[in-house]
Amino acid sequence: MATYAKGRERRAEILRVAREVFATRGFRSASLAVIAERAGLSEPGLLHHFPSKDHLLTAVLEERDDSEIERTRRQVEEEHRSRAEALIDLCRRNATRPEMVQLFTVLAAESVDAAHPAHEWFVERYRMIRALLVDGLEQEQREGRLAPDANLEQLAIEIVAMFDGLQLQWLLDRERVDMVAPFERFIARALPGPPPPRR
Amino acid sequence: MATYAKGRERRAEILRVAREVFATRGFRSASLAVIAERAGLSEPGLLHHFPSKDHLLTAVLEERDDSEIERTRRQVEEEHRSRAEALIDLCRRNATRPEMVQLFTVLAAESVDAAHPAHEWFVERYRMIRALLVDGLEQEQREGRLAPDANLEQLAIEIVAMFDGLQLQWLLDRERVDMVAPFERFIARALPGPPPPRR
DNA sequence: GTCTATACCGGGATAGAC
DNA sequence: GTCTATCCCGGTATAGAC
Repeated sequence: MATYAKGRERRAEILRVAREVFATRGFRSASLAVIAERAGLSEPGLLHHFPSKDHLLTAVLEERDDSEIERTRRQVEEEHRSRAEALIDLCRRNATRPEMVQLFTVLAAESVDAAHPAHEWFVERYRMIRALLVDGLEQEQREGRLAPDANLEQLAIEIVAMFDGLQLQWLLDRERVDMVAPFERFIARALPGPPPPRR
Repeated sequence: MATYAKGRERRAEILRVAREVFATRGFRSASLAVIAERAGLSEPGLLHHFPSKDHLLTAVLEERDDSEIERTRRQVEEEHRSRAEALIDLCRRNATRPEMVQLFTVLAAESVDAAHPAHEWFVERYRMIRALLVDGLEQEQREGRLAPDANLEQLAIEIVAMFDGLQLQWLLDRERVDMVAPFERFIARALPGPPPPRR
């Protein structure tokens, strides 16, 4: 029992460190030696918990905050916040977690290579996010806040693009680039606010 | 003379291959062995032309198409095309050169790490591009096509973000994601067209 | 200008003791 | 569950011959 609890803590600690290291170095040039050392155990010790580097990557990706997506969904469906506000809120939250933003920015770009172990994962993740957005936008359309002939698929692509693109510039130059204000402006232009014009 | 010409061709060929390999693997996990082999010479042969991997990266970055930026500038200043059209043209051209897009997308994200050999280069490159855009937008403002109180710095950040973000999604999923049409729509909303409303 | 040979490091992963 | 020891690969870079 005590051993099991200890194992779980270890695992969690390894994942925490792996996130850090993958975020700074990307997956391929990250090393198990560094992760093991920072997690306070040996390399074979690490590989006892995650049998290979690929397994470790998978665990990091799987574990990681699709709780954020869930949170956003909840804000809209249960707390009745507008979709625009929920998106801006997500952006604002990301501005407080540069490490997580970096993890996904770096891994997503690295995974553009079809041979990357997370390639399929990212392709699917983006499809999923765009599909979620399209669903939300359809709802906006039904409620009269978007033109009936708006190209929702294209709009979803744009929203995701703005989100990612701002994150990259922000990561590279946090002193000069704010991502929240530009994203707010973009959303204000792309998604009309909560009062439905009705007619 | 013949030797010199041969040397230049070699160099060019090495750079061409290095671009390819850096684009797929990023800088850090790219290997000189692969580059040398594809360029048809040995590893020390390669290092005769570029004394280290870092030198090779520098050469790839320096050589690379800021001729594109120059081209865009020329379109606006000499061929009198609108800034909106010139940006869209650049996007359209990139859609025909996925490898070059991938090179910059992958390296830019990898260089977010302050310890990356190209970190400063990318930070400066983005500052330069935003400054160029702000200059152009000021001109648009003076010509009455942008509101006098528009936040040009923010708008420049947004344009760059959309550009990069679309490229990432497009690289990951070219079959489903078109980057030109969304960029056109975005620019149409962000930058009013050539006819200056005058009043 | 290009090669072979080599030095040397660091990578991921496994065997097997404790 | 964690370790030491070890394997074997591949990395960058250099020395020195041709």
